[in-house]
Amino acid sequence: MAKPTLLLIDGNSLAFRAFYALINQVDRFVNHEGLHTNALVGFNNLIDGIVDPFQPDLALVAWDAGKTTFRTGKFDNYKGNRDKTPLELVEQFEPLREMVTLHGIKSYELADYEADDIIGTMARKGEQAGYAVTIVTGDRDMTQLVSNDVTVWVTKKGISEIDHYTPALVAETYDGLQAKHIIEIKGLQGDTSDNYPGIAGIGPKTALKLIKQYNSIPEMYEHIDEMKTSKQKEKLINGKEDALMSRDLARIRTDAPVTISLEDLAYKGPDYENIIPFYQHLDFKAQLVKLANQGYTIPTNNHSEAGTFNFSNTTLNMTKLTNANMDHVSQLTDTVDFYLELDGANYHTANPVGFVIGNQAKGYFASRDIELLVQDSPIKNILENTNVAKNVFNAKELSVSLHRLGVTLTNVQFDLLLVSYLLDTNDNNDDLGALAHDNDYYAVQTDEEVYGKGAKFAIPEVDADLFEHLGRKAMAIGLLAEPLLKKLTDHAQLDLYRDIELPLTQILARMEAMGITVDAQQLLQMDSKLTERLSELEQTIYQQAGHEFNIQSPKQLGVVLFEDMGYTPLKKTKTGYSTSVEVLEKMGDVPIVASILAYRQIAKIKSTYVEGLLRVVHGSDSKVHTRYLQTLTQTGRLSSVDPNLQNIPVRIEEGRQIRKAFVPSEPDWQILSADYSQIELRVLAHITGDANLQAAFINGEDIHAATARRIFDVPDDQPVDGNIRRQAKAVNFGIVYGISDFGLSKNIGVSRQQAKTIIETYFEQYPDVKKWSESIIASARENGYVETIAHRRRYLPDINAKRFNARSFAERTAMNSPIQGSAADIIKIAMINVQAAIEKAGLKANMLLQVHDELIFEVPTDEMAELEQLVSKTMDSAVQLAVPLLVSTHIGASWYDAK
DNA sequence: TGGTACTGG
DNA sequence: GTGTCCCAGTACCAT
Repeated sequence: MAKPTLLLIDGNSLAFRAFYALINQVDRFVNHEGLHTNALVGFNNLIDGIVDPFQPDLALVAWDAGKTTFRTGKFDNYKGNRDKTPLELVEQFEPLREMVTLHGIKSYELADYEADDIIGTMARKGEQAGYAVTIVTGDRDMTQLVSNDVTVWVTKKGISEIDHYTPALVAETYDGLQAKHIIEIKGLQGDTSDNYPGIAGIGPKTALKLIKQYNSIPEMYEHIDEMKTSKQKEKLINGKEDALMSRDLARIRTDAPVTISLEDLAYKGPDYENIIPFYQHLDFKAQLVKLANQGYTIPTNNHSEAGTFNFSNTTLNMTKLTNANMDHVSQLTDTVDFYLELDGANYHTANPVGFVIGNQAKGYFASRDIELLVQDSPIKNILENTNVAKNVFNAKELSVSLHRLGVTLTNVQFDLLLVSYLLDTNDNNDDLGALAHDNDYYAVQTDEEVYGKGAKFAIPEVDADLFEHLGRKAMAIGLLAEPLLKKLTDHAQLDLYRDIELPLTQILARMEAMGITVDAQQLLQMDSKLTERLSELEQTIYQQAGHEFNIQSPKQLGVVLFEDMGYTPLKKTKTGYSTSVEVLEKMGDVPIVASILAYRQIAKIKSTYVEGLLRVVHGSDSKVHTRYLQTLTQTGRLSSVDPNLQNIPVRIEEGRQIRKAFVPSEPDWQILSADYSQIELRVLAHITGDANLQAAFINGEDIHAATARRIFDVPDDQPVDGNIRRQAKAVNFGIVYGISDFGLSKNIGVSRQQAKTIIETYFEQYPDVKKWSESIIASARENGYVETIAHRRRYLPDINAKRFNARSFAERTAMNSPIQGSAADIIKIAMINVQAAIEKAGLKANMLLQVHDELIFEVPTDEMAELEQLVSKTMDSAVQLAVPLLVSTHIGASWYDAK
């Protein structure tokens, strides 16, 4: 019969290993209370990976009791060179012990002894009692305990791989020696990490040779007189005391005065009732999903505000949809949950691969057959029926995808993606499963878990597998609708959702599907000109450098400039010399620098804007169809991808030419651009209530000049110098960003002291701006979040952080987000009103693009006068602020000409 | 995949 | 005495 098993785990060494294995991501593993969890995650995985399959009879996790042990009594500097344990790890030790207990494993520590000695002692006891003993540790010195009945598992490469040390592997590793010899080797060579000396000048090789010859340190000294006179003999004689002490320090005790016996170590298995709340406290989503999939009920979190809802009935009632059971679907007349799966992220080009429709009451129906949607089918009727409310995930993606299938989505009541984002902009993950987990619902997996990622991405071939996942997604959407909408109401965000974000979804879907026409010929012409220009610059640079190199490699460029050519490096980055514009411009009038800066600008225009844009023009309609990400930014702005049409060059003429390629889709149409003038500063004037700032806008003054007059004390009867105005402009923007004197001085090239004075003067001149800055930070500290005029919320968990850096950043964010976010609110409202006005007036013009404070339209020439009026009026009356909103419009044959 | 460079508001 | 101005996306190199 097989021996009973005893598992001994070295808590401290594995906690350290787990912590440092994920040290790069330490700030990504933080629970909702700010507790770091990287070591907990790693340790938990280790326990799962070892204890679950092992199912030992007895198990123990041993911990170090404190800093001082009998070893420090023998040698003051024992482990004396260790850095202080990081606080991020220290805070995890208590929950680590709790976690061990919840896994049904005994946790034990003993004053004056290290975890090693507890393990050594219990290993011997177990061995004598007839157990097969396994030790798990991150410390290879533990292999000294190996015997026929004791195996030592040592983690390597972080904690992902484990070596299993048996007597045979010890012999292999130590060139034929046995476990008992390890302390002899350590005694001679010492240990830098535990900081004991060994004998100076004796390394691993010599130590091994000596122990092979003499068996142990004491035996070696018995024969020391027989050694030939040599440097080495001298070292051994002089180091005798150190060697014996080091040997003693290295020796793991097997007779520590432990107060536990083997009977105390019975392995009980996980305490599911209590480990679930523990995982919830740590935000261990993946563990909770695993348990939910095993059939355990995950109760609603007590740190969640969704606490009124019970997810306990999460049984999926799924049927494969066929023409035969289609009549069941027709009975879905109230509210339906609908989900359409695509095989890629870009929904302008991705293919639908399956869908599911249903609800909790009537069950769910799924199919791969997209024809069932398109035909004159009941499903199409439901999706288009304005009386049936739809619960979905990502209404914009769904609208565009259905539009491609000839289906018009109506009456979306709940969009899980959008609502999650509005509730907490940090939940900007676009995976349904992950978002459900964030909202304490675990009966659904992430796409990555089901489909894989990258090259391994694959839709399951088995119907049951795909339909299960789709059904669980639809059910998650349906079950989360009520609690999350309630939460929106509690946050006073229902208006933001119903009146702004949800209607905007449809408008963005329309803009994206419409696309903007790109004149490929125009771009191709630019491409050949830029190629030529680039090759000239390249030759010039090679001549100036004296040899060829890769100009686009910051690393090679750094060597050329600061080593080969001998210029003085002004700044370093993590990876080497900085070659940023800022640095290069400071180098003065150096010919190669001018060439490099020009090269980089041209290369950017060519690769990103000419060739990049050409790559994404659709062959079918010669248009680009961007995707606006409505649920990504922390402030409420949109972002634009594939391609990004919000950063098309404008500041430099060569880049600005790109805009000539953006043209109307019809002959005799024109481009209209309409932009808000200084919207953020107007928002600042409004929300701070500062009378001086408001007066400047109400009187229609040039705001930067007005600020210049105030901070540089320019009399009314004198003109404002251009340079002064430029500095004032930087101050105006800086204030919005929460500037420091350091930042301003760098920006406008004055001394730090001067910058400080300028900022102080600004605050004297606009006193309510200062008051507001202070009060918004105070309010963020109290509430944990800041808000825009439309109640868009941004949480600032770091606002009370101890780390200066993190806290300062949160403070600047507290000032900037309400301003940038309110400006985003305003243009979103304007977009909705403009689109409604266009439809009401029966105009053919199309709204095509949004660039934060600017809207771009294509317009039949004969509608232009009317549209220009309409847009201008609608935009400036989008909201009523304490200052007027000013809109400027421009018309042209292309986006370039609309300036 | 992360860092550095460029682009925009 | 900390590092020190907000919000974004894409291309390229080096690992």
